[in-house]
Amino acid sequence: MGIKKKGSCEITPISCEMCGANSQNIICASHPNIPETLDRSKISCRYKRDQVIFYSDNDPLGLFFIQSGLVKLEKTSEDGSAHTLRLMGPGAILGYRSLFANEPYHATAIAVDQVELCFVPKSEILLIFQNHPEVALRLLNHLAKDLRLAEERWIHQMDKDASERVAEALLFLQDHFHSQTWTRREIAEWAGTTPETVMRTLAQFEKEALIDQSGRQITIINKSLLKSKANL
Amino acid sequence: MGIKKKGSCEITPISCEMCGANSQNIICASHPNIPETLDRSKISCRYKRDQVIFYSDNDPLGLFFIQSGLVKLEKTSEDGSAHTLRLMGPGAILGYRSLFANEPYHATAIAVDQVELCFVPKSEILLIFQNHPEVALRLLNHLAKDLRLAEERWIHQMDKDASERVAEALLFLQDHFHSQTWTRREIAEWAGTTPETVMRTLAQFEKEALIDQSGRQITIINKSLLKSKANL
DNA sequence: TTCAAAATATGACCACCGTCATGTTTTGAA
DNA sequence: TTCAAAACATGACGGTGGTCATATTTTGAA
Repeated sequence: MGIKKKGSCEITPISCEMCGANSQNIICASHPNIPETLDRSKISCRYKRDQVIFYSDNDPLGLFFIQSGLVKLEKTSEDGSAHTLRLMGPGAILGYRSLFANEPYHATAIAVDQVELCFVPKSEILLIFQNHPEVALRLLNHLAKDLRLAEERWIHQMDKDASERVAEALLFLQDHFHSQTWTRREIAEWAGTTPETVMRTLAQFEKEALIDQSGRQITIINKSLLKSKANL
Repeated sequence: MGIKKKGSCEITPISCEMCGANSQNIICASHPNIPETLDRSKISCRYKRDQVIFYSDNDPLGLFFIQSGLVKLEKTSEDGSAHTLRLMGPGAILGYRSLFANEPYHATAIAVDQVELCFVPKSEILLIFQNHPEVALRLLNHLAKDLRLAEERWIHQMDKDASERVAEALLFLQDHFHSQTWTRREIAEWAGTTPETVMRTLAQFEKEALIDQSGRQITIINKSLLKSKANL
């Protein structure tokens, strides 16, 4: 509708019906009426790699439903170092923590590759809550799992040494987002270290025949041994 | 009723009405009917310092409502180092993340000092959800804030150096739980470092006239300067 | 009151890894 | 195709802070 998202390119939305199973999210999946409702209020946007979807400190105006592509939620600390808090793919809901906390975004959402998503204004979301109370329970469940994931990664990044974290990052990124090729910097920001340390660790892993590097492409050769390197 | 909590001492519950404003939680505060309902199903327990309220990996059977005392949620990693994820005082709800995620506890809840709480079985909580849908929204709001807090502390512990984290810990523990005196180990587990580093940092802070130490008692002398040490 | 266990305190050591510098390769836009 | 910018790669250096050892003080239960 009238809402202009900075840096994005508004595109003609496809109907929720056509959105397909792989981008089906927990809100739309809650009740067949919901996609119909959203069709009337949503706008669709396309983002290119590295474009910002929303900025830290801004106020949430609604929810984003990722249709295709990957989005990273990035938090930059005072000294300038960036950390990837969460990664979200098709079917994920973006911006819901801030919306339900009634807080400004505390991190910046950035497109990792080409992203297509639709945006639904807050008012419409609240309507859904009124008509479908079970949606709140589903979101509660989802948010509770996100909190566990955050606390687990937190502890891992505190206690594991850099090579263990890089091994863990490789396995995670491979398992969940295998279609993507990641830069050393992106791996570092996920693993909580520096690009230099990632490179040195990758070189070491290659020497030990755990992985194979050809350019930016990393292939895991010995998954079980890499797991043991990660202490998993 | 018949539920026996290991290590706890079941006591005769006081009525929710008498529980008082300082232990009023977001569920009880949602609707006047709720405390009445809980009165019929809750059991009350008392724990002494260092007693475990629930163990990591166990399944949640209900919710704990803290009436008095402090509880820490502690996660121990493979190598044995312990981290305090969250601290909860009177009015806080304990064990709700796991309950709503439908997961086992991923951390252990330990009484920091003498704790009195009441336990309400899951079935009763679900009944409340049915009768009062707005409770789910309140919990959603609370959980969303918890996730921000976790992610913020995560980033701080990654990026700040040890003395900054100790300064931040002192200020936080003072602000939120001033009645408690903390051991060096407890401060370390909150700040994400070791008791030795906490001691060295405290000695340094005392030399700089930021704090005063007499035994286990720490008094903040120069709060604003301590804040700048914490980079806040 | 006694006394062992826990907490506090401090010094010495050194490994990990972040930082900086330098050079090479790759990428992607003009 | 060209070329500058970004990413990759590797070496050298040094500081932070974890670990261990040891001694002292405090705590709390018998």
